Amino acid sequence: MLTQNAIPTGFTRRAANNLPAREQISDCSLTNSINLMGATVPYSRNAEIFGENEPADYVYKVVAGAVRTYKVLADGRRQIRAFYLPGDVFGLEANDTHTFSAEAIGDAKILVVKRSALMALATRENQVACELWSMTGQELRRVQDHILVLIKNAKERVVGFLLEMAERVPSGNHIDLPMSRQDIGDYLGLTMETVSRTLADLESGASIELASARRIVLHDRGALGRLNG
Amino acid sequence: MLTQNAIPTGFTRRAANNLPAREQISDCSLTNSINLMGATVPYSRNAEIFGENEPADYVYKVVAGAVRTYKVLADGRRQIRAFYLPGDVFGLEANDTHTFSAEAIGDAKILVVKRSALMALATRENQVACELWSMTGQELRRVQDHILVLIKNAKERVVGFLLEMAERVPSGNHIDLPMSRQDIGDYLGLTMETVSRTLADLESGASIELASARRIVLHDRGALGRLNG
DNA sequence: CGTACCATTGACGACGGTCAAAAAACGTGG
DNA sequence: CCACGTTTTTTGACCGTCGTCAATGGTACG
Repeated sequence: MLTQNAIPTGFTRRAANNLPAREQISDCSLTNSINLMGATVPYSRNAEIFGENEPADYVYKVVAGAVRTYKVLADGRRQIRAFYLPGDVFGLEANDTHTFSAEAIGDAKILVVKRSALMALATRENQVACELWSMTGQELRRVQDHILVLIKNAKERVVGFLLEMAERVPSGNHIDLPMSRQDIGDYLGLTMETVSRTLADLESGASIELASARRIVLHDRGALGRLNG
Repeated sequence: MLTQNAIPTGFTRRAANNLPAREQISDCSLTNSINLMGATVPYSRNAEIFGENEPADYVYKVVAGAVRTYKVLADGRRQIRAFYLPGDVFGLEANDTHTFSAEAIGDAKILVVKRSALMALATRENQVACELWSMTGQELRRVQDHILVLIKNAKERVVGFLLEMAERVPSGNHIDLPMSRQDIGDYLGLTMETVSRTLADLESGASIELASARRIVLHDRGALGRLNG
């Protein structure tokens, strides 16, 4: 859980200097701006990217690998908020402080952008301000959908998770999960034992096949969809 | 669940005409703008304010009464997303469509503002755009806190709810709940029987007192805080 | 005063958590 | 490439919490 990768010395200045002048920006979309303004930083497995209550000085975009954001309750229970995959932006806060922590799940490459640079751009470009808002709105929807998951039973939760992952990483009929059973459990509000048992149950029902622990083949999406409540 | 109050004829035009010229706005805060630009509409008990998937043409602010926003799952289960009390703004979407439905819990008065007017104002006033974003950010935090509640046990959920309500309506040591046990259950992901039993349990532990079904006196906030996990 | 609606209480069972152990997968170094 | 230790996953047995179904009690409102 400790920070294994610090932001490289001089990164801050470099990122600020990379801020393009207005006329350099051909497409003013937020995604493009982030790509232009950022520096790619490698994080190793389980490295902390930022912690809860830290100032939200940077915005992040997954280049390679996967990231989990989470909160830890007083008694040690961990609630995973979201998994971010390549192309996803995370750590963007409407206020100045992070409301959760973020870690690399496996080794990962993360594009890091100074938030102040984005904000400055948003002040000049209405389009960017609008996209920042929209992005927070997207995040809001994701979290709201997540709430829906948490009122379902174990089977529905696991199926919902599988379908969500299948949609986010369209790689034919199988999913390669970057995260452990424990991670999935903490995301779904279940124990890892229940996740494991539910997957075994789905396999015995011929809906899926556990090719390996981390590779799941979806055999019957229709049946899965029906199980999804 | 049917709409018992339609938005009065001519409301749309009136709201648009109320849009003040830039120099008329003394304090450009969003709250102020909403108050100036809106029209107050009465809704009766259980009246639908807007429905899921409807276009989000208006933004709402509770003047009197209380509002619940919710989703209904395919099998009829209802998930209440939030309760809104006087002063709270709801129905603000970053995108164009409502992601849930909203109903008045009891008779209520709601300030209704055209979203397009707000958006136009935001385009001219950076401050307003920033506040719109910040408001969605607030909502995001509320929903994230709600997720934390849903991984706790029944007692912790009910206690959390009581403390949240006590904080939002600071009226000494008691809470007057506008909503039914069923509403609370659907908000906490519990049945109304479990809510009722948990409240009875807390009362027998002398932490609270059920003065009436809807009025709850908090006797020992320290003990409640400890129960909150 | 009667009729809904809402809240409470009880009995019982299922689902998922807990604890423990075995099995499988993974990485490392010989 | 194999042997070994570690981590992850699976499986089993048992139990507690909360949901379900049903009956009773309370409250508000016409």
